[in-house]
Amino acid sequence: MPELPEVETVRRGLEPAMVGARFTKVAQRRPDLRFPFPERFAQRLEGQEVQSLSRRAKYLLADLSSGEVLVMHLGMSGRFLVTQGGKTRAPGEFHYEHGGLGAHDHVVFELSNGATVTYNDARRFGFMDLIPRSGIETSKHFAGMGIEPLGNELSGETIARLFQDKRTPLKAALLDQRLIAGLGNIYVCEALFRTGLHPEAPAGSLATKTGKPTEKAHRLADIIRDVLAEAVEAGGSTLRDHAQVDGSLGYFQHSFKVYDREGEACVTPQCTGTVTRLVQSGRSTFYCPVCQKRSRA
DNA sequence: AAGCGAACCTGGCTGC
DNA sequence: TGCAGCCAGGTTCGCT
Repeated sequence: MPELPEVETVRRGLEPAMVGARFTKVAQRRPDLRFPFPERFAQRLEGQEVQSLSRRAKYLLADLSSGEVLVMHLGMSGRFLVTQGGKTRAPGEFHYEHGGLGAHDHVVFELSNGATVTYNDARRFGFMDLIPRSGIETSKHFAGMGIEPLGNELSGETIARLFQDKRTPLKAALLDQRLIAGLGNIYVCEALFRTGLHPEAPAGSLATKTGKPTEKAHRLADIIRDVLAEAVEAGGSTLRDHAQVDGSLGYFQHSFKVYDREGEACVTPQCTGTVTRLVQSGRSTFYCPVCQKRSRA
């Protein structure tokens, strides 16, 4: 599920259930996800109050009264579900074969306000970690992380500086979390389409020889912000599962102009192009070869 | 050094 | 109906 808008949607859903509440019981149901859980994971959480829940790029960070931060990443298939009391969960969500817990419900947090937060992750590319608040910035997850695309740093100037002299394709540069952190396959495709930029154009083509941003660099910065903000507003995109913590669906997928639309007519008025799929560093790119010309950078 | 493919793991869909 | 093959929203590793 999760690029930045989906993670932000999850954060907003978890916030009322978790912030101000204490973990009364934590069930860790397997030793690892993508990585092993930290030592004594459940014990270090139990009794702690969640003081705030924030997001950095695609990471969720729960600040604990112990001074540690619970760091969570959803990988490809991670999702959270919030339930109150012993109520039945949303129909169609997760699979419940044994005692109300699904095969991929890996962590169950019970909170002092009566909420239960369940982490489910079929592919187990997600992970959780516990890090002292003071060491967050230098931790392995956040050291070297790129700028926050919804923050103030994203601008044509910043893009020009980050991409200058890079011959790697624009698509790859935008997916590189060390440059801009939070974009994923969907929103990169959508932003490149809206800007009219070819995904294989060299990233460095957004900067002039003197390192100044091109017109398209400015537009790309604005459009990245717009696309992400619109997607957050829509509750994210739901492709093969639910996006929100109450089981309801995000709906930004209805606003996709190119993603997963191979073979469809380009939505640009008067454009005769067909949405085309190509593979870049092992991942699908969708674009309109008519609207997105290399020469337009 | 950058850039690419493979790997991690499971499930869902397509096509034979 | 069954099964093989391909694909998936992310990240990391290791080989050119």
